[in-house]
Amino acid sequence: MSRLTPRGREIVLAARALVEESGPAALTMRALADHLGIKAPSLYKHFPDKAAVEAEVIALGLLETAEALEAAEERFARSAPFVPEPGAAVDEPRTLLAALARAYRADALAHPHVYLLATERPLPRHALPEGLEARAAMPLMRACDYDVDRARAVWAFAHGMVSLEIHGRFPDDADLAATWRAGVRTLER
Amino acid sequence: MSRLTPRGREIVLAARALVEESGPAALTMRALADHLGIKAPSLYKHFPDKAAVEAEVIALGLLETAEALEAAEERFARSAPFVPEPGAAVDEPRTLLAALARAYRADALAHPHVYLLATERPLPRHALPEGLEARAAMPLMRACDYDVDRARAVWAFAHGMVSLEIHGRFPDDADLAATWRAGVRTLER
DNA sequence: ATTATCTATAGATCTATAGATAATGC
DNA sequence: ATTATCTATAGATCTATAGATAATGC
Repeated sequence: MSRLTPRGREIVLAARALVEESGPAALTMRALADHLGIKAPSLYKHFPDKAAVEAEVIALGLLETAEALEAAEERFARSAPFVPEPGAAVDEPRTLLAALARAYRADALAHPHVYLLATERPLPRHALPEGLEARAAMPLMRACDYDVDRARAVWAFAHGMVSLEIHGRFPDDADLAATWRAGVRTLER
Repeated sequence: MSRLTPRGREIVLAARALVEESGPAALTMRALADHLGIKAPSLYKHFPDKAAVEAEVIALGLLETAEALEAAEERFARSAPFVPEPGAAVDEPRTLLAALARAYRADALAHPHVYLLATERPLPRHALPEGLEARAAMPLMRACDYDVDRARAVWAFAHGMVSLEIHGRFPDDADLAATWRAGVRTLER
C-alpha cells in the first residue's frame, strides 16, 4: 500500500469496498472500474493485472488484522489486572489470549469477505510487504510465550471458528460466545 | 446419491473426480461433459442445473467424512486399552478424541478440494439427504459427552488446521503433527 | 413412447492489449 | 513529455435452452 501511487491507493480501497460488499468473486476489473467511474482498460495503467490488485487487498486485510491484534495487546497491557468484585464489568477479557481471540473475531466479522479473501487461498507472498505475514502472527506468539505449537493451535481454532461462522455452518441457535470461551479456556494452558 | 439414477451417479462421481483433480472452480458443465465423453447440454437431462450437481458432490464429501469418523470411532472402541509398555506401537491414538482428529485430518487431506468445496461455502442444506449434516457431527458430540461447546470448539480447531494446511498457510517446516497433538491434548479436558 | 444424446445458439461475462485522445506538468 | 483516460476489440469462457435425431424398452 505504502509503495503505491495515490491513484493506486484509491483503486485498492475501491477494490476492498467491492470485495467487502459483494464477496471475492465480485472483484472483476470491470466492476472495479465502474466503482471508480472509469473504464476497465484504464486500470492496467496502474496495475499489471488483476492478481496485483487482489494482492493489495489481501495485504490490506493482513495489515488490519495485525493492527487489531496489536491494539488488543496494548489495551490488555494497560488494563487493570482482573479482580473479581461485585460491580465489575463482566465483559472484560481476563487473559491476554482471550483479548486476542476477541479482537481476531471482531476484526474478521467486521469485514468477512476480505477475511475470506485473505485466508481461503494460498497467500501471494511475493507480492506482500516484507515481514507483514510474520507481524500478524507475532501477537499470538507472544501471548503463547513463543510456544509455536500452542500459538498455531490457537490460530487454527480462531480461524476455524470464524470460517465456520461466516459460512453459516453452525446452527442458528448456537451460542458461539460460549464456544469461544470453551475453546480459549482450554487452549489457555 | 441413493436417490439418483445410475447415470446420475456416474455424473456425480465424474464431478467429484474433476473437483478433486483441479479444484472447485474446475467444475464446469463443459469440463464435466468432456470427462464423461458427452456434450454439456446433455447433462441438463440429468440435473436441472450446475448447483444440483455441486450439491451432490458436497453430499458425497459429507457422507465420506461421516463414515470416516464412524469407522474411527469403531476402531477405537475395539482397540485394546492403551497400556504404556516398551515395545508398544507409538502411533496408536490414546483417546477417542485423538482418534477422531486423526481421522478427520486424514479424510480431508485425502481429497482436499472436495473438503474445501464442502466447507468453504454455505451448505446447500435443502439439497442434502435428511440428517446427513447431523450424522457427520455426531461422532464428535459423542466423544465430547454431548458438551456442544467443546464439540464445536474441537470441530473449529480441526477445520482450521485442515483449512490452513490445505491453503499452505503454515511455514513449510512447521511440525503440524505436533500442533495437532497440542490442540487435541488441551481440548481433551 | 421414452430416454439420451446431439447441434446450434442465445446471452452473459471476463481479462487484457493496441492505439488514439485529452489533460497536466516542465 | 508524461500520464490518465478512452474506444474498439481479440479471444476465452460459462450456463442454459430449443429442437432434431438416434437408440431402447414395451
